[in-house]
Amino acid sequence: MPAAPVTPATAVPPPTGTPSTSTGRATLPGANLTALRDHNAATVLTLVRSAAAAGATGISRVELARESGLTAQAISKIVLRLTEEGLLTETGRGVSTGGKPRTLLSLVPQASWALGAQLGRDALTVLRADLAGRVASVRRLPIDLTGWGPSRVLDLLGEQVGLLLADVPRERVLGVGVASPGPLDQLAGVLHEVTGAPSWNGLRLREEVERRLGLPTLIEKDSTAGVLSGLGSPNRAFIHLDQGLGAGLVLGGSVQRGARTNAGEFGHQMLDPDGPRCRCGNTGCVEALWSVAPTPDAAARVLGEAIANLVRLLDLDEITLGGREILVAPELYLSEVGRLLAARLPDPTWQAVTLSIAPSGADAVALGAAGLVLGRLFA
Amino acid sequence: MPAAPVTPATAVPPPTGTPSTSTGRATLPGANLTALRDHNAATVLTLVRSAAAAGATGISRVELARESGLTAQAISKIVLRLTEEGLLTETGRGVSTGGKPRTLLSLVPQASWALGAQLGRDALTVLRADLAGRVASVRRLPIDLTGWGPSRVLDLLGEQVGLLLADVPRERVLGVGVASPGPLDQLAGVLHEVTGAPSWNGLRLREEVERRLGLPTLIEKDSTAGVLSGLGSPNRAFIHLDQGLGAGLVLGGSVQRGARTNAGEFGHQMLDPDGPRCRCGNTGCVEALWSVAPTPDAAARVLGEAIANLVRLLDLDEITLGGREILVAPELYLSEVGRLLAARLPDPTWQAVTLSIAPSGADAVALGAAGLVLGRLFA
DNA sequence: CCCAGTTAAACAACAGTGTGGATTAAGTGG
DNA sequence: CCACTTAATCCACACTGTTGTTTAACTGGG
Repeated sequence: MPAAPVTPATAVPPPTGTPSTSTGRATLPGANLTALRDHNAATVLTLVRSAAAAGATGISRVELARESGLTAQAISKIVLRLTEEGLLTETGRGVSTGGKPRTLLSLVPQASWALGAQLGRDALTVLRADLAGRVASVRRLPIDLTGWGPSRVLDLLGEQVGLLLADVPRERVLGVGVASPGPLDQLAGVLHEVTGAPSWNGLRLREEVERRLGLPTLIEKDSTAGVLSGLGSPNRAFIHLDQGLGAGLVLGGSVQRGARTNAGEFGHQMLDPDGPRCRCGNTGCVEALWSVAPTPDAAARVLGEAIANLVRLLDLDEITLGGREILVAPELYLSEVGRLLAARLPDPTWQAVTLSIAPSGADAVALGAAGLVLGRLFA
Repeated sequence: MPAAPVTPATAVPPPTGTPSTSTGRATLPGANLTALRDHNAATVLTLVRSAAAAGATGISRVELARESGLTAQAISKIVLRLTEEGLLTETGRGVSTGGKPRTLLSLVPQASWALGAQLGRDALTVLRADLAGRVASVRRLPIDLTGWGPSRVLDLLGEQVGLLLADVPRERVLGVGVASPGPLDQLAGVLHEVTGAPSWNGLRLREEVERRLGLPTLIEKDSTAGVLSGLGSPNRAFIHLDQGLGAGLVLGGSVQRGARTNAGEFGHQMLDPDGPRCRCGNTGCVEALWSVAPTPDAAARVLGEAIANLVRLLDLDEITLGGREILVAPELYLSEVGRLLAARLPDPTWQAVTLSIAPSGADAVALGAAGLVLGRLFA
């Protein structure tokens, strides 16, 4: 059984594949002591953040040791370092179980800030988030992404960032994440053909923003950014309902971007061979079915069917709905999609799915872009 | 916009999720010096293996240093260690570029062995693979998985393993991987309801095999095992055509198993609202459409359509077809699926996909199960 | 009130990792 | 033959988490 031909005749890169980190920069696989230290510091910070997200007032060194697998002594040293850096602080004491009570530790949310921006088709959203992933300040302006072109929009972005950072020391800003519609090369930081916006075509967005703002910059697809707008299950998806339908995927605890950082084309799965023609050229795509649905209920059912496919394929346990279109009728989508999921995934023990609307609402994508930057600390 | 209800009313575990390693055992996130050393050793071994897979006669320390990001000195030490352990050996010299020529290193394939087994519905396949992932010896016997029940089948497995290990020192055997159909809890090593085989229901397969063979044991879904049968792109899928349709997924360089280690239900994506009823209870599943297709061509086209959905959703660049049904008409499937992929994914620069039949043929799943075990070394 | 018992956290000495600078090995080319 | 170049190792070192011990802080019985 010989290994056989290639579909569209194009060579694939050699299999020496260097995996990419969640920050989007290609990283070498070897690790030295510095990498070890940073990894463990990030592990500790992540555990502290998770505890806070779960509603605790803090987490003790003992729990950190148990959950990280490190020794108490190592945790002591790491916590000391992080405290001196201003990232952690003692916020209370646990109850004694017969001995010295545990000291509870928490993040200092204002120790650093991350900026997030969404370049939407008709709005620019820019926000500043703290270490806990909460929005400290948001600014939203109407724009015409396809009409205005990069220079004008990025001028505006720079201006808004300036306002958001007015009272923040520069050294406390981790960087800026920029979410954009359409396909892009996340690793290189270059936009591909943003649908209907030729002036953005091939723009080296990452470099350009980095140059203008003087801040470390990362770019991301809007749907992918959305999935980073909050913590959640290691196997979850963010369904982004905007002009098109996209999905941001976290699988096995990592953001998935695919071979050409273009994963998440959720809207272009074929769902009906007799369906309408889609703008992508094929027929019966979810996106096409959804956009021509006669009623909102019907649209929600199409979406539910597609989400059920996704959940079964990837064994997800958490789905978040977000994007402009969801905000029009959130309850309707919740109930209709929920009904369909329950019907298609009948077994509650293996197939339970938490379904919700993104709590950050219209800020979800921009907040996720900021979350991408925060990931540098919590990786 | 409140976070809203749950679909089937069931609680999800707290978000302190400990990610699982590719070996299937839950691992704590913290890393100590031993973990660092093992990680770098695995990194080196992986680079050596990749070089061999790419056709080179070996790889030099200089290249290892460059590709791992470690210093030449660190590579020297690591290579020395691995050589003393018998895993690496010097196999030649590179060409001089004006100075001392590089020494080329290679794996010693016979340094260790991994066993792989596939519990098929009508056949038991057991094989021994070397470190390079090549099959050294295979045994295949007809069985009746659903009729015979665990005890008789596992007796047979033990017997075959004994034969395969006749000339192999026990300490050179890394372990055994067992691939099984149907849903299972890969982390706990327990089978769920294998379709139509009640006697296997809830069996603690991993423990049982480990007890019988006295070898470290890992279990895996058959489709997922298939994707580990060879090296390949960090974003690839193995499509398993057996009684049902499954997919093994490697995304972002890691095997993906999903929240309940049940990912890959590729056969149950709804592709046609007017399609036939599926044994899963829903209608229009790929699997149902495929199995009632009037001609082999039509079956291949259904499959192609489903694969096109998969590729777009996850941005894959490599698809391998395997399983019993593919071996019936491999060329037909290759050409028909290839045609459909080319039609649905027209842009060769972003959407190129390598499509092939699993070179290991009928051994693919068992070889992948062995590959799961090898993963312990190459993590 | 005291004090043994218990648990948390830090202190001190240590083993082992990769790093940096210098040295040796093994080629090329004039 | 020798200067030059590149590969690989030797040696001293900084820094990581670990182990064993000590101190801090609280509980509870007499």
